[in-house]
Amino acid sequence: MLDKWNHITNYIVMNRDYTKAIPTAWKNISSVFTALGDEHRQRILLTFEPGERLNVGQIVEVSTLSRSAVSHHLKILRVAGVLESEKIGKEVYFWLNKKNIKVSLVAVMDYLKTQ
Amino acid sequence: MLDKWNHITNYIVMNRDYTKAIPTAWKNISSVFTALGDEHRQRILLTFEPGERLNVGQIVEVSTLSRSAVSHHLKILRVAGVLESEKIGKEVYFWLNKKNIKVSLVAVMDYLKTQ
DNA sequence: TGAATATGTCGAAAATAATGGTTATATGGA
DNA sequence: TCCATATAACCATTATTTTCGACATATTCA
Repeated sequence: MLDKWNHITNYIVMNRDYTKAIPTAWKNISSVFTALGDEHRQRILLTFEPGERLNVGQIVEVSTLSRSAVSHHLKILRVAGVLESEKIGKEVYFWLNKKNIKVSLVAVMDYLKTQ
Repeated sequence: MLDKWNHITNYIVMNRDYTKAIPTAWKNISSVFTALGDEHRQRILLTFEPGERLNVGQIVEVSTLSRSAVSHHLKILRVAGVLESEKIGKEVYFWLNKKNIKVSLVAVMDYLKTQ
């Protein structure tokens, strides 16, 4: 496994720790890609109109999934940093975490530029 | 399911068919995100040095997975349009499909801009 | 306080994905 | 042609994810 990465050890010395730095960075953003890779979760994301905040009930209403399934996907999206949420009274409102999604996309963009 | 999308019907008239157009576009790119969301596949992608082409044997060598598992993931990456491949002699060489990855990332970027 | 509502969590079943061994196919060379 | 090598395809097993219903928690209101 490591032979292929030997050249990278030099990069460590040269302050380019690809073996650790980049995989760690990727690990942070990989959950974003996992989150975006599921069709149900895409549907949920596309439900949001510009600037809109939706509570769980509203999302369930437009979904074909059960409430607990929606709740499950919302959690994945929230933990991945794709959505943010805030509880107001009895309801929990969700909205797109645009900044964080962008960070992940840009990270891969930048990686592609070095390729 | 459709109530929430009623406002969108207007967009169809207004030439912005979100109910179909965007989900279809997303479907095309969703496989890219699914592909990038798996750690083994990320490892495979990170193995490529700038401009490098690797055959299956080389990728298996640096992987902890079996040959057939690697082959499976390479197929997912190829079908998703993340990798391209070409058979030269007995070997099949793979390389990053930078252009196509970028298309998917830009599509989501553009969607975020409207949000 | 008690009822109603909104949401989250748990546990088990169902669906899906990943894995590795084996087999099949294709290529190149003796 | 025959053999070795590289890779893909197939298949069965295992692991993970998704799903739903039931229960738990939190909040509001009467």
